[in-house]
Amino acid sequence: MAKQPFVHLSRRERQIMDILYRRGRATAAEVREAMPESPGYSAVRAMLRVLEQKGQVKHEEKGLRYVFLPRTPPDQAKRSALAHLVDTFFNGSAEQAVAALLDAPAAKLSPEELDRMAALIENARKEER
Amino acid sequence: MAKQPFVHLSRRERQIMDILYRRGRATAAEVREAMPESPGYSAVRAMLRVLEQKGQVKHEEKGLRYVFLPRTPPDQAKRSALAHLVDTFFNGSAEQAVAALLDAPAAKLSPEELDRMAALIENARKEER
DNA sequence: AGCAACGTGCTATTTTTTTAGCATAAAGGT
DNA sequence: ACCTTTATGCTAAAAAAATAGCACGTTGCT
Repeated sequence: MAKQPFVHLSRRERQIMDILYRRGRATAAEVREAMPESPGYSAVRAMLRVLEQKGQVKHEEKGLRYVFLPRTPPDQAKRSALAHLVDTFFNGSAEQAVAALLDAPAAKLSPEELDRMAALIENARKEER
Repeated sequence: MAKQPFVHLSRRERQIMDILYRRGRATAAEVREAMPESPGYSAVRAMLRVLEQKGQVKHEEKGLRYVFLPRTPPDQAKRSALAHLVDTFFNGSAEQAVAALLDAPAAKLSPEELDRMAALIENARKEER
């Protein structure tokens, strides 16, 4: 798998990508609304154009309007973001990351979620052998 | 706790912060080396100066040299980064994030780590009631 | 048909980021 | 003492990012 030369997005570009990953897809107007300190409409469109040109984003034509979406599939993006975060903040340790995840105040984990997590680990343990 | 108005760092600034979080502390020269497509030395110093001015970074004088370190404590930074990532890529679900963490190819989790994780969850489950 | 509302494409301009360069000071070797 | 090395501080310039504005096209009233 050819690793792309790691694009370094600008501040605004990153904001846009985050929004697109969060929502899956969005029109320029929706992106604009979701942006912190929303810039003007054409500013957003200009940036979407650049992102598209950089290969980060693609658009589909829904009727006449454009709907934008990330070009790298969510699954891959997730992994990549997670890996980067674990590397940056948790010294590469997934365990520590899980620990932080568990006692995050905002996590509000339901018992069911905890059960499922336990099952996930059980599973990983089996794979191990 | 007053939530800071969320600073939006530029591309290079974020790279620097990532490095500082990864290493804990570093001199300008060390930061420079660690940066992708390392810029010139004075460029790095200039950015560190700006970051310091923005309150993101502080420095200590080790002998004559400066050692730079993030101003927001690692623990808080971790949580915040994690929360943002979970929100952006996992629809706010810590469970999904854990799942992704577990089957990341690069995770290479040892049985011991898995054990400890299971314990963590056990623990969280107890807290719940 | 004419007009308003809303979308796109593109360009020019402003602002921010990023960079290099020079002046100066301390430390250490010779 | 003097030179070299390695810092820092600051400023100015180059490059990139962010924004606004205009021209134009489609849709859907009225």
